[in-house]
Parts: sequence; C-alpha cells; structure tokens
Amino acid sequence: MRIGDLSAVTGASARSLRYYEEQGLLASTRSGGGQRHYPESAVERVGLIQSLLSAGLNSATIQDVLPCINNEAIRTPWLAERLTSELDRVTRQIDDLNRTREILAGLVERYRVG
Amino acid sequence: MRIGDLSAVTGASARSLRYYEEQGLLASTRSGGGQRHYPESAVERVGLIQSLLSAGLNSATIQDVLPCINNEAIRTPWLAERLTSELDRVTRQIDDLNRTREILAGLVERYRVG
DNA sequence: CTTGACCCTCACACGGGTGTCAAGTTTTAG
DNA sequence: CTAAAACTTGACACCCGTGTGAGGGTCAAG
Repeated sequence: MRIGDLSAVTGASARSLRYYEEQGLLASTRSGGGQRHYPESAVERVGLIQSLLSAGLNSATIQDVLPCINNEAIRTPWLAERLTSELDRVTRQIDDLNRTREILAGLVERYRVG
Repeated sequence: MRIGDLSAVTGASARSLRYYEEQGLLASTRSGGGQRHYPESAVERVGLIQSLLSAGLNSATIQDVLPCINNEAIRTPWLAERLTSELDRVTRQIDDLNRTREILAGLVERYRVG
C-alpha cells in the first residue's frame, strides 16, 4: 500500500508516517520512482507506534523498544532495563491520572449536587 | 511564604509559580518592594495545578476548572460541560495508557521468559 | 551601611511530534 | 498523450510549560 492508504487506514498523517520512517520506527520499500510502499503489517506497527507515543515515550525510546516485538532480537541487558523503566513510568503516569480523575469526578459530582 | 519557600515545598520551580500566576491560576500578595507572598493554602493549590497539568489539561482549561474548587462559584452550564468533557478525556487517556502498559508488560515478560 | 541571599521583570530557547507550504516528480485515469 | 491526483524532499512554524540568563531591586543579618 502507498502512504495515502496507510494514512487513511491508521489515521496517522502522511507527515507523521514519514517522520516515523526518519526516526527508524517504520520501514518502507520504494517504487522505481521513489514512492513509498508498505506491507500490510505496517498498519499494526503504526498503531503500536501511536500507542507508545501517546503514552509519552519519545521516538528514540520507541526505537529501542520496538525491535523486540517482531524478531527475538537484541536482548541486551540495558534493553530489559529500558523496558522496565518505561513500564514503571507508564504505571506511575496511570496512577497520577487516576488521582486527577478522582479530582475531576469529585468536581463534576459536586457540581451536580451543589 | 515567599516564592522560594513555596517552590521548595511543592517542587515547582519559581519560574513555574510565576507562570501559574501569569495564567491566572495562582494568586499572590506583594510586599512593599514587590515580592510575592503566598498563604499556606497555596501549597495545596500548586499541587492541584500540577496534577491537572500532568493530566494534560492546559492552563486555560485549568483556569476554567479551578474556580469551582474553593468557592461555590460560577455554575455556568458550559463549565459543567467543560468539566465533564475533561473527565471523559482523562478517562480515555487512562484507558489508552492501560492498553499501552499491557503491551510493555508483555514485552518485559517475553523478555524474561524468551 | 554593607553584604549576600533572595527576588523582580523581560526575553530568548528548547523539545518533539505535527501542520503546512513550496517546488518538483511519479503514478494513474481518461 | 495529457491532466489530475498522489507522492517526493526540504524547510519553517506551532504549541506551551519550563529552563536560563541578564540587569537590577529587596530584605534580613552583621
């Protein structure tokens, strides 16, 4: 599929898809004229990238983390540490958000009642 | 308390405290020489501001939301809507993060086992 | 009064993913 | 073959909370 198709399917802009490639997160083959072509599997990969981005991981971190998804690659100890550290970060972030959600929910409730 | 004290207690930089004031989120009185003084209650308020900021609310939204915390003020219908909408957004964000956390946890697990 | 710590305002820079525009090339439909 | 649609690279702008530094004023202790 070409970039417009992948964009339509995933909801990521073409700009973002090119950026992901530039950051080494997403591969493409090129047609004779230089236009990008993606395999079907790119759809899932883009979804994954977007999930991780929206969780606050930056592209460098995602680049570290992504390789261990498709191949059984590169089991360096620092990668394990990196994964664990990001997992902790996300967990903490979720806890913070839950607390904030409580606050907002309390406000909404008070608004209804008061 | 002066800005340095409030900064030390809350962990927010003086720069941030001034910014919160500039955005109408945090009030201060001024000494004769123009230096800021905060009441004790500012500590809690700064914590709240930081929670909301880290939840992804921007300062304009927080400014809309904060008034209903201390006084029983300004019960406009659009504020109710605003609160509810932000609550929804945070809830969705938490759901997304939980999914991402699953992914990361799966990776860590696979790393351990594989 | 002096000194050093603290504070003031103003202004510029950053990160980093994304939007957007320009100028040119490729692909596809008619 | 031609025109339109889609794509290419490159560059610049945005957001917005925060860091940082300059140049100067305030405050409390000696």
